Amino acid sequence: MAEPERATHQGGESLLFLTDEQLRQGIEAMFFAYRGFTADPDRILEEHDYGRAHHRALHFIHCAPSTTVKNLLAILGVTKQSLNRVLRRLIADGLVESRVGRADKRERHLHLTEAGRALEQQLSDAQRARMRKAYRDAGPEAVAGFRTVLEAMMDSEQRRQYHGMRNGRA
Amino acid sequence: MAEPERATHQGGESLLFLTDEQLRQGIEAMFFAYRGFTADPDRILEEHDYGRAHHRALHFIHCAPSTTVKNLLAILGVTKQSLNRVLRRLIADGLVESRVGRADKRERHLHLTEAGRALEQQLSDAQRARMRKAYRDAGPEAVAGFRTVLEAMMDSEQRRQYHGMRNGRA
DNA sequence: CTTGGAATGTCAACAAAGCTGACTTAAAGT
DNA sequence: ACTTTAAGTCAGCTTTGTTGACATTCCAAG
Repeated sequence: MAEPERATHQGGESLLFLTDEQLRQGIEAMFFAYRGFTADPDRILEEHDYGRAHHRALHFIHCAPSTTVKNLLAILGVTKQSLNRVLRRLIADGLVESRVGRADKRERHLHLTEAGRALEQQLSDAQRARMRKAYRDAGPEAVAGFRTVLEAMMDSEQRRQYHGMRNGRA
Repeated sequence: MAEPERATHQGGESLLFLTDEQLRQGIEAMFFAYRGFTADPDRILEEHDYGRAHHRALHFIHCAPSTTVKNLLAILGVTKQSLNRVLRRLIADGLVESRVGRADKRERHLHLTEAGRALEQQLSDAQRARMRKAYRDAGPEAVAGFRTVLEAMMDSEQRRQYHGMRNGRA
């Protein structure tokens, strides 16, 4: 039912024939899937008058507690001024706490408050629910392939951040 | 090397154990991959002082030539005021042509000009190059899985558009 | 110790691209 | 004749990106 590409010798990974049309399908699939991927959290965010930028900040502060602003900037790939606006609002609303660094007082270490953790949970529950459903519908082998292709699609710096996130210190 | 999830009985597709952490990894992979996915065209667009909105318009006009404005609105999921701003500029710059419908003169049918086709090619070449590399690195089975999961991640309306795009008339 | 530069973060102003609402024009449908 | 539909326009707002200017802090060279 899928039949998304053809190999000259099936399984041969270097002799893979990929027509422009097949690649275009992949591009559109990515476009539509990403829309689905963000749809559920977007609905929740709208109720609170937040945007995707706030979601991303909450997500990564949750995953790397006590991270600095500089660090977050590197992960999100935006300017610090842009991030600051989002952060200021989250702090004003009592979702994020900014603590002056002990070792280096220039740094601000970011933490979620109880309310912040609650919203982050709510958002990521919604997103995980869709992810879980997609994974279940697709099956384990498909998931493995999905992850492999996604990783190959990142560029090396992003891949570094992606792995750094999961293992070592932020 | 991947080991992205675990099944209680391997291969069993309804009894799939998915921890929050595993799903979070999927979410982040999607985030970083989408960034990679748009990075190359973004660079080209910047030179021409266009944004992603212009890219999307060019892409879908290319794929569904002679599509109407209404149709494009449905695909892109934005308001006509927003699309119109983008379209007006593309027409003024001579990349897109708007022809009054023959059967229904209220409709405007959109076509790429020679220059429009050229830029669309340039953009999609860049995006396809990354896609092709990711597909090659990952191998055919991974690609099949990738496509399966992406499709499962769309919601039904998007999936309908996605398939409608490829087969029937727009 | 002082001082000058680098690092970190904040504030102000601006641009792109989304949104809503109100309106016009032209063509179709009934 | 009246209503509906397709497209376009104008005005104004929001989110989220940008650059420029600035304050604070740290550190290392003199």
